[in-house]
Amino acid sequence: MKTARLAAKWRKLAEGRCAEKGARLTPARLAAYAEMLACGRPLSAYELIGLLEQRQERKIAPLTVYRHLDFLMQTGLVHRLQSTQTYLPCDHPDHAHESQFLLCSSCGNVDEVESQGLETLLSEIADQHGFRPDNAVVEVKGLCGACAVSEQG
Amino acid sequence: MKTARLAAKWRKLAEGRCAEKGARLTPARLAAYAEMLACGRPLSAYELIGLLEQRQERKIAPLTVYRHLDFLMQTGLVHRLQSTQTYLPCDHPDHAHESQFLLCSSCGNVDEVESQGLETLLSEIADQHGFRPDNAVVEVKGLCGACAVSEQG
DNA sequence: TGTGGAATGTTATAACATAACATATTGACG
DNA sequence: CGTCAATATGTTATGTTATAACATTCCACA
Repeated sequence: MKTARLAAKWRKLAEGRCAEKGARLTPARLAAYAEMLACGRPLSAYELIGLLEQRQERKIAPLTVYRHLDFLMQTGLVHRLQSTQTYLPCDHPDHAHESQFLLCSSCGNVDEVESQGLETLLSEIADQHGFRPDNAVVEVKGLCGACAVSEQG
Repeated sequence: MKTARLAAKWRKLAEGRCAEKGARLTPARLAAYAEMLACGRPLSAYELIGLLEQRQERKIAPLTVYRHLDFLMQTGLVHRLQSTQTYLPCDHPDHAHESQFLLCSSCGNVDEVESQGLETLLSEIADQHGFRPDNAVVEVKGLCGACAVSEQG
């Protein structure tokens, strides 16, 4: 199977995270992950299917890719952006964490940030409402630095 | 057209918000809004279509309802929950605001909260990354008070 | 009362996601 | 090594969410 090249560093990290959980990082899963890393921007599931089909020169059923995505999300290697229904490799796959995202509506770039302060505050807010939080979706839309500059001048 | 009953208070608020913007709160739009208020929980667009069809005893095209939803969101009367792809009447339609949501994964109830502190913190985080925020999606999943109690005992 | 912009209707289709069931691969263990 | 059970993948079909393109109707205002 032809796969996108995957820097050894990322591969190691991915293998590590899977090993921790006794999860099997199969060639097909790795291929999907590699394709996402190679792409460098969030992909819709169907865009990913297209890329994989091109790479591997064969048809791939949507379900196949959705299963790979589910796996990669469970192992923490990939995030789903809820507001755009796209998928993005995690930027810090070396540790488990909650993430927040800054989505540039001009260039499409996404910045993954981790703010402990934000998580704490979210917990406090939940607590004030008698709510027991499990996980939080935080996706801020706006303009990244570069785009803000070029728009405004 | 048969429509769900809409408490005068809500109707006034809705009309007020539309008047502000020179937006026309037509019967069809009002009917969609009333149905959502009557329902009391987030609805998918297609659930809303079903309810409206039942109420009005005729077919309604998806596009029609999506247009109503777009309108209601633009006027601030309705929010979209990104993580569940559902729509919910705003709980504080008397003023423009950003909202955060607490979604109970057990009973499906959603609490809309406004935290100025959170918005400030999000701005600060964005700023640290040279990002100019426009709006933020904040959706916390977990258990509401009632469900947390009944699960745990 | 005519006219232009906003709203709605109609038909079709695109985009996102999962169900149900068959087959193949893997890895543990005798 | 063989076989069994569990996991992963393949195949086909379908369900769900959302929009495109274009025609028609409604309504405020001149």
